[in-house]
Amino acid sequence: MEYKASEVENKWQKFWEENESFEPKEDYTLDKKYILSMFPFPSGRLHMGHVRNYTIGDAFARFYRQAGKNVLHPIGWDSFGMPAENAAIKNGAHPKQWTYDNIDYMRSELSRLGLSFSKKREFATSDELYTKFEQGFIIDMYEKGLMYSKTGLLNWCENDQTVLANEQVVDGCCWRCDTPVVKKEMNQYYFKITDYSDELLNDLNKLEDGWPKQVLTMQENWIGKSTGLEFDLHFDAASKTKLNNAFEKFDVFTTRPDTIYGVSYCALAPEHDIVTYMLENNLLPNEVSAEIKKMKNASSIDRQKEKAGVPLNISVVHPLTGASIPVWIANFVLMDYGSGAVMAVPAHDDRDYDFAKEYNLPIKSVIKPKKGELPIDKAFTETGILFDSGEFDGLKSKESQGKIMHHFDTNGLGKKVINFKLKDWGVSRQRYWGAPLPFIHCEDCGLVMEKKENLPVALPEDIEITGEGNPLDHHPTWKYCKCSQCGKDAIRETDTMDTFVQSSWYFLRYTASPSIWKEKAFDKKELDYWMGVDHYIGGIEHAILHLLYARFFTKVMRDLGYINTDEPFNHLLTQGMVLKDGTKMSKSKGNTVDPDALVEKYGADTARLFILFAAPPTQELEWNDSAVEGAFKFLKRFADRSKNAYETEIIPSINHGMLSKTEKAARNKVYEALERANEVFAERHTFNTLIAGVMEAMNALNEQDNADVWTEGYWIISSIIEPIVPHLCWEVADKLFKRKNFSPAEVLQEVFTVDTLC
RNA sequence: GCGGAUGUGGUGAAAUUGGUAUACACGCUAGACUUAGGAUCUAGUGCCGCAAGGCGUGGAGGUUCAAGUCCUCUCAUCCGCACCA
Repeated sequence: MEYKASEVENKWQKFWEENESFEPKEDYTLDKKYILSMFPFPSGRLHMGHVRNYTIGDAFARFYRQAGKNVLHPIGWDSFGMPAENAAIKNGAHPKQWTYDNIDYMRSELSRLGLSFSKKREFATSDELYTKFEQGFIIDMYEKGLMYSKTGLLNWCENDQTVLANEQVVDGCCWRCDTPVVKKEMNQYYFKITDYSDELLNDLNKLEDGWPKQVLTMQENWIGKSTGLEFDLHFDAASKTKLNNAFEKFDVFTTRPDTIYGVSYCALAPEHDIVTYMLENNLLPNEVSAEIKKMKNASSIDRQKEKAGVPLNISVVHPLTGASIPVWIANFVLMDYGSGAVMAVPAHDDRDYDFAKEYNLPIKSVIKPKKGELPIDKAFTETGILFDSGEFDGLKSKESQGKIMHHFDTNGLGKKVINFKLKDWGVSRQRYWGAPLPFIHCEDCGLVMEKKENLPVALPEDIEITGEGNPLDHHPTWKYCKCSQCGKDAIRETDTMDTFVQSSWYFLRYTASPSIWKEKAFDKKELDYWMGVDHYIGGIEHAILHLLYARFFTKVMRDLGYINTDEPFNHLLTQGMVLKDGTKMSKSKGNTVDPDALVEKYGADTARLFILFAAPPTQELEWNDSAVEGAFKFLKRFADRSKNAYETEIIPSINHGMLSKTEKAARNKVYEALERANEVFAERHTFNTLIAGVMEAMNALNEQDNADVWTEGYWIISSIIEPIVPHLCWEVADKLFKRKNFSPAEVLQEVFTVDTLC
């Protein structure tokens, strides 16, 4: 058989399309598999990262289909977002037009790769039907107290003209455009993700078997739970007077209560209420005020460069010793963690030590190592034995912590508390191409929800996009509406939602059979059947953002009564990047390989084969043009040697004992490949070794000329690499076996017995 | 600084539980066929050495009959977090 890739691929793509071969069955008694690759943003064209992502997912989907499972393998478009607006600003294209044109083009690209998606379940998150249900959830969440608005200092990107969530600030810069993020005070809507801090952390345990450890660790660190002592520090009389008796005290948090006798100063964040009060009431010398203002205005990167602070010339009383402790302002104290104030123990904390050295503050050691001496020129930050610590002398750090916290508690001085680094998720964006928040501002009723029957609150299409300000706010009529409660004139909220909201529930929407799409977002029975996603495949860059938000949303949906699932993704496979010349492929570096050109030249099967053969999926993949060529040659050979097999609709039965040595060796390799394929799909996911096994089998078959052995070999091989090389395998298997071989073959142990006679 | 990962031929990589290190492929060398070959096929290809032989999984130790795999230390690279009190 001569190998004409485009002919074979067109033929079978047409066949699959006409036969709707990849639609899941709506029979919920069958064994299911839900295979999902992260859906793409419709940027215009596919890149190699997409090809890798969808090839991996497709391999799983096709494997499980052969294994008789009912497979849900959907695709859609994460289609809201700023690039659409940026294109509008740059080229004058309407964001909607730009987006849906891109989707049409990229859909055809995906189809040419032979990916076995359910076509009927495809949607874009910018579809009004999707927005409608999403806005419904927002209303539910608001009513359940899981959403609120507040004014605060927010991360603002000047370039994108919008706020960013904490997770979207990378190294002090915007995650999308790398512009340094500045702080801006504005009103913002938040999801109360912190209500789920503990559950999001604890449920990571449930994912231990299915998720990469690295991702679990990253999420754990991001949630950042720490347990410690919170207590008040009271001002002395003179300080209270100085503060016009406006403040009595402030509270601090420490995870090292065992070091409390070593406190020699304490420090407030420059943004702390007491500092603000002192500034506003001119209680500080001019040069000190100036210094504080400078600290507050410094970028987060500058602020980290070196420790700086100023004394406030006020003091608090040590809660245990009664000693007087000076209060400073320090640039390293974070306002948004704990209470924005810390007790400083320079002898046992690196930061406090550096600061004390800088400003000549006293350093008092109270913990000594179990063995050896205290270091002379740095802080001793490990645990040890307490000394100069009153009644707690001689105790080990660990046991003293409990006792000290208990002492604070019973004497009403403070209490044990748990702090999280995780912050609430700010979701308002001051942009056009996003899902509008379904909120209305009424002069009489305040903030009210749009009525559910009026959803969706859709975007206006006659819009002017200039890059200046929020286009919805500038629209002549859109924001004027009636209050949903009292009917009076009111104003719509013009902020749209973070696009991560849409990707937080799209995998739930896919479970809905298209027949119910218009009535509801999804159906509980269908969710129960399909969720969780058995294999979720995507880039490691989503380790925190998307994967944390999606977990949060799943728990919220559960608590709103929509579903019974705790965790959305049973198994997560994080694919490695596609590199060329040692660096990530990118347009700016000019080292991209265009998937279309690759498919044009060699066909989709070659592209798929190479991409799975070159490296295990979790590792980086270095592009190599001649190795692509090699993959193509293998397929040509595979097509050509199929002439050695004969047509049959049952697997040949072979008397193994009667075979020659090379014939036995060939069968041995074939069945080894079969065993390995089963293992690879079930556990190891190292498709490169599966392919190597198939190549070995081909090489071994080539060493002999028994037609039965060849036929058996093709029966098995064309079935096990069908998930990877689908078009050619369907062609070969159709010609030879009427595709009767597309179901798992039995592993015959006899072929593995070592033949001692020859 | 903290956390995680990775180090194997010229290259991408394999070795699943400690059991023949380098499977499979790329590249390279030689040959066959050919008007020609960037097609196809055959043979070879870890390093040193004419050979016998020796040496080889970042480095140094250790456990073991046996170590790429386990333990200790160390070096390098990559990734994530980064003043979280």
